[in-house]
Amino acid sequence: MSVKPRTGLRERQKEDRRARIIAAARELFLDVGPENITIEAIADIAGVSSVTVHNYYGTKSGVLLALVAESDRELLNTMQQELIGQSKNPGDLLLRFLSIICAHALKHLDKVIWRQVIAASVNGQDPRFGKLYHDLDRRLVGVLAEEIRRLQASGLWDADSDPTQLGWALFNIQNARFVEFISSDDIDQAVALLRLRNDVQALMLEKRSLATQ
Amino acid sequence: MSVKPRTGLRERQKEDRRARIIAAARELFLDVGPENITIEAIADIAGVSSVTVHNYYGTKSGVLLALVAESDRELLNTMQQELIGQSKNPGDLLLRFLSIICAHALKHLDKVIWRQVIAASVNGQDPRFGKLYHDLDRRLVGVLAEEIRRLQASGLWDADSDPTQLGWALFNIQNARFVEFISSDDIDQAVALLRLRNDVQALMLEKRSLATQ
DNA sequence: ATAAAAATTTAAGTAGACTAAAAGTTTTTA
DNA sequence: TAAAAACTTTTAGTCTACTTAAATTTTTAT
Repeated sequence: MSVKPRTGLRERQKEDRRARIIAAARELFLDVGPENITIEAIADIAGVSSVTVHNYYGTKSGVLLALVAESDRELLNTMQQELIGQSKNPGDLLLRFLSIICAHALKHLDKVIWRQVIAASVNGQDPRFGKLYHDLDRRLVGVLAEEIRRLQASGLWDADSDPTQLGWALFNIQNARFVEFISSDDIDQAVALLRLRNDVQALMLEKRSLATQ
Repeated sequence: MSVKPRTGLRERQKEDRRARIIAAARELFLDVGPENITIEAIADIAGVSSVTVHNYYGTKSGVLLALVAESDRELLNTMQQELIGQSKNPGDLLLRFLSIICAHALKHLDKVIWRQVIAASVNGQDPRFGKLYHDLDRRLVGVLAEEIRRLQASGLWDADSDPTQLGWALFNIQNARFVEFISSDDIDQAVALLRLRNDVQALMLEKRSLATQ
């Protein structure tokens, strides 16, 4: 009598195929240019049939979605690791935030793919895309809000604004620059940060403590 | 001997076909749902062959681009008509701005199509898309900047920030809410405006004149 | 009026996403 | 170990964007 594993062979094989498919997709998405990627090619490298790719991920966007989802947890971690307790004001905070996001984005996928990701998140053919994106945003805003609370508690920022509300506003400001960064090959991280710094100055997100002093 | 018209018959016919094609596209985009629109169908209604549609507009996105470009001038006009001299502070200004944009957007195309437009503007398969979009943005920011200058001149806002810089920041904040509005069927204009109002409050874009008083 | 020029259309085809169903294989279960 | 269940693959096909080239029509110029 054989030992019955907690997860049957079947489950493990499926997990394996799933992993092989997204690994193959990542390989192609990184190597090959923009749209030379076919489901067929992914299937080949993964050692499965193209029908299987469709069965697993539904659409090409589905594969992309899986790719992005994979790196989400890591981003949250990095964010909490590198962002907490480092900033003197919301402007500062926001610049760090963008810098972390830009670095993280390029570490995993290249701009061409991120464009498709963002496009898909707006386009909403695959409803899961929108949801995934919104969930991630919410958690990121949560991190921002926490930091804002800390700034308020330390008297480094006035306590008038609701932290979550301000978190969303800040996130959106930053996200606009992130999308710019992704949308053009001419905008590197330094340029994106410079622009965000301009935003921060124009909105006076650095020197608001004056009013509280 | 016939009178030679300034624009030959040929030119006029081309203009005609162009117009018929985008009219057909608009009709389909408004009537039929999301992606039931084929180049073939557009061509049929326009009374040309599908190859001609491709020759004229290159891609399906190209047709979309033309559709959007058409309404750009009107938006600028409306903006200048309805925005100038109406606001008491940047927050106020921004809310009017978003309200005009939302109304204008739905007047011409429905959300499903705007999603594709925004997606295409990020995606950058058609480089003209990005350019058109950026140009429009710049002109819209110009309008905002003008108004900010006016507020500053009237002493309704502090003169510390560069108007153009602040214009971009404000535009981005507003645009984030516009994209939300477009991306979800559950978010109507009222909700979008409410969210923007929260942003405005969190960023204290309404009561800044205190510092100057 | 006729040749030349300029477009459009027709025809034929490629490519890739996505689907459906039959056939074949492997794991599971009893 | 044999039947059943669960998958994957093969096969065949649809749909639509997009391309290319030849055939055809229409405008223009002489």
